[in-house]
Amino acid sequence: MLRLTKRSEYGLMALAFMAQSGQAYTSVREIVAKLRIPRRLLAEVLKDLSRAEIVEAVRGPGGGYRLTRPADQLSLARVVEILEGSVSVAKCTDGGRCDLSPSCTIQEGINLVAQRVKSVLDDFTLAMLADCNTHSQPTHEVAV
Amino acid sequence: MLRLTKRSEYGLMALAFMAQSGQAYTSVREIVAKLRIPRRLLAEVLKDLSRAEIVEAVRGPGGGYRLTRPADQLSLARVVEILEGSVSVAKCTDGGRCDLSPSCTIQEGINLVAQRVKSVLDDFTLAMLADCNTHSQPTHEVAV
DNA sequence: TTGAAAGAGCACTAGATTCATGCTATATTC
DNA sequence: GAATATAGCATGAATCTAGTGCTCTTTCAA
Repeated sequence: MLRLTKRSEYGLMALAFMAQSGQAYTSVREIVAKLRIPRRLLAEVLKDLSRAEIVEAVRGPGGGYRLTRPADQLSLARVVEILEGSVSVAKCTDGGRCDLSPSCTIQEGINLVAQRVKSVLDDFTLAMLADCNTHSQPTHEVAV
Repeated sequence: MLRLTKRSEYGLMALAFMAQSGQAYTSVREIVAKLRIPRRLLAEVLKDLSRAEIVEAVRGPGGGYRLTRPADQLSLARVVEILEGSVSVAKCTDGGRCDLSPSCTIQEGINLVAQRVKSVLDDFTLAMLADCNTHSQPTHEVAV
């Protein structure tokens, strides 16, 4: 499967939303209203991103989150790393030896695969993720 | 995480083993003895690979499994597809719409990522996986 | 024809992970 | 001090994954 968790999905959706919105600060409430995702879970995710300084938070009325860096300087790999611990195709590619180490005949190969997968995510920026979508189904009203 | 399941790991290990062994048929018993992985689970996996005609099975004494094609003509993508259903980074990249479809702002982008990840696995053959390892820690005795 | 080797099929248990949610506390603005 | 918003904490439900036991069928060989 090689599947991303909801945490990553929601996180990326929210980040892309912020990148597109152009607002100074975007609140959880707004994001939830637009994207239709579970509120508490998103809050959890944004808190983690905030700790990792991917976004910064401001409390109080008019507050919310905003990106600390331009969207083209944030890779998906970084986000996934924060929200899921790491990008690893197998246990052993994560630094942690798997239990099979001695008898594992494919470690080297799997590590290579892992590297390549990782570099796909390293090369993919939030800006790309956000733009990609803007083209086909714009979030804002289209200027006519 | 983007992690492979044990099914895939075991399957790939077994396939690599067969590719390297040079034997006509390799039995589950042999593989289990060498690779130290759960017997029943491996049997399950090989059965699935057999159904998908990645390997062919022969019963009875001296029987076992063998690859139906040269190792350089089998991609990891194919194996993972068989053992895990598909290679998909998110539900929606799998043909199946995710529940968020209408409000999802990153579908296009995620699909692109998924394609790239997929192509990493498409381009990686069993032969590469097996060879990679042979170089560093040979399974057979090394000729001195 | 009988016994041993080897895959085929089937169902279930336990554990880990993921998803989701409620409630309270703290900070900030007006 | 009232309203808005994030921060923090714990827990329950559901899903997925890993692992295992037992019986049946096929095939070869003695």
